[in-house]
Amino acid sequence: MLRSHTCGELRAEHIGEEVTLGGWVDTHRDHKGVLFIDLRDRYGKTQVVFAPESGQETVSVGRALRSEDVISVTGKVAPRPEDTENPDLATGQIEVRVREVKVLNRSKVPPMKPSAKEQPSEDLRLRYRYLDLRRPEMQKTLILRHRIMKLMRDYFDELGFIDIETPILGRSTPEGARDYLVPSRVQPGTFYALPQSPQLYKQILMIAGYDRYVQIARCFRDEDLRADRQPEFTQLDLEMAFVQADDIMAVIDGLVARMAKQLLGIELALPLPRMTYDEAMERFGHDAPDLRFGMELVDVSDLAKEAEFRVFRDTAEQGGRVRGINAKGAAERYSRKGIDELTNYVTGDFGAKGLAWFKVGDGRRLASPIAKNFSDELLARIAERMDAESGDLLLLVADKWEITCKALNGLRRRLGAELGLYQPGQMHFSWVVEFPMFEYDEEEGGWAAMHHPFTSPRPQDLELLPDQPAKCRAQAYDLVINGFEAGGGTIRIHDQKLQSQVFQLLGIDTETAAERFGFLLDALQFGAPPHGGIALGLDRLVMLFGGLDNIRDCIAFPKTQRATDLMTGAPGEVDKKQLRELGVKISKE
RNA sequence: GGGGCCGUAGCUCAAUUGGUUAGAGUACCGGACUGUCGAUCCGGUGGUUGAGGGUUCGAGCCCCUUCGGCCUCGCCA
Repeated sequence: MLRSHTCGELRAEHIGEEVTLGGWVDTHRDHKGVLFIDLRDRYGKTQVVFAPESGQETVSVGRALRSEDVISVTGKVAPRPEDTENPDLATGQIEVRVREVKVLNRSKVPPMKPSAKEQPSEDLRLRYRYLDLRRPEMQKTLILRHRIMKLMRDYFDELGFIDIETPILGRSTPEGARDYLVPSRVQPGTFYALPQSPQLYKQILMIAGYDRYVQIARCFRDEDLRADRQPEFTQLDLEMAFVQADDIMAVIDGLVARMAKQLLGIELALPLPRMTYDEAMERFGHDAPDLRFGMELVDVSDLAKEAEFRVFRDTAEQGGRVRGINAKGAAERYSRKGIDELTNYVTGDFGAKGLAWFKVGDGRRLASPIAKNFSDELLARIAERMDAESGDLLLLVADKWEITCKALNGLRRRLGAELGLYQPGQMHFSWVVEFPMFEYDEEEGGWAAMHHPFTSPRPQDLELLPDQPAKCRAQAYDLVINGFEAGGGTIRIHDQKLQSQVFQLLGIDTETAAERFGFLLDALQFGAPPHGGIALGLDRLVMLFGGLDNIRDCIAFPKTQRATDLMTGAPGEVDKKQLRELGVKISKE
């Protein structure tokens, strides 16, 4: 070992010992006669002191040290002189009096300093990721990530789960996200697909009798990125046989409770609250509602029918909805200009036709440019329905149901943040259950699986399947944390006939089904037990438990929004020879 | 594919309505200093204002194109 201790562990009890530390030069404070250097590693910082007794040569070496040089120092641990202890430093009681210094490696002048107060721009951080990762915040997050993974592995091991790896090179399956493809050299003209999830493999494992499977699995989806979405991400993936939806949720309840307790010191009441999909959409306009605050959607469609205001009346009469939210006490907060911005937001981002608003005055009087189109009596009933009080701001959207959901969910989230309706460290965990089996795909003109095509309908909805697929509910459950979908799972179809029936409904003909996942259909005929599972987004969990607002900060080497790696330059061009071997030609367009 | 914000010294930022030689802090270089801890004090170097084009007597600022980063809609079983 080139060191005897780390830079975070020396205390008063070590006084008198001769130690050797290795680390990076964090700061240097040169007082001519005496020179201080804070030596840093991932465990902490220790002040090392160069003084005349260190020897002239040693001092001159020390004097030339600069930020991020890598050195080792050997010397005695000494108490700091009275009144020079540093209470902000874990090692602040002591210092190391340098006897010998070795410069192990010089650093160029770094474009960013790990201990700097201001965080550098993100592109710089990504380009020099090795410097960025030296920052304590990043270390804290990666350590949290490690702790979460360790906790998960321990938890599932205790429950008898077996960790089994599944292939990264698989085959492309229809539906779902766009695949990342890998050309085969041995089989020219064919491609592997990187897994969007280990879905099929884990079902096969159930059929194979490994009734409790778990894996921390890398997944790939070639879709556009977001603050909470990377093309390459990690899932805690699990599957169980001989279970029902409640059993899966109970297992995850236990995991989440342990995480909340050990990582946040929060005692969660179990089971976690559940809400149906229909209820979530009606009350919040979204299938992953942020339940840290209220401000629920209120339906006034019936009242709108009585209004002279054409936008409201026509929408309501033509089967649309008029719904709104009450931003309590926010009337003062939003000027006409501020409301214009909110209007642009709902029209621009969600395609709403407009945003109606009322400011609530004394005596529940509703004031708005459109107020004259309503009778006083009707305004009073709207105020009553929306629980309006003086100082409130009522925001309403009249549109197709889907638009009112999207627009009001967007508004609700935005206002929740802007009005500070939740505390920074506040956490809310819940389940959303009973998702629809299918949703209608306008583009393709057919039914699409809402979750995935292996999802089992609820037993009581089986008879709806052929004729009323829209009403058919799935045995599906999503874990929702602070308005994020933290994970989702389903009970699977374990009957080949039912699976074929669902494929048919989805417009996957027998031939395609046989070609793409015939192996699953085959396997289902060799003794498939009832089974189901779930996958949690690990990166998102780290983000949520770490109180971070983007997923890149939870990943050591993330991609930019354009799916590039600024450090390595990936993706990059390859040699013509490589392409030839793969039988791949780049088209000029 | 659409909408929005941003790009000025190594870094973080400023620069009046389009107007003189583009500034500050920090880093870096040099000097002073024996108890600092974001050390301090003095001095200095450092700029194709992302790139290209245009408008103008004059562009960091206005227009167009382009590159890059971020947010977002679509997309994400």
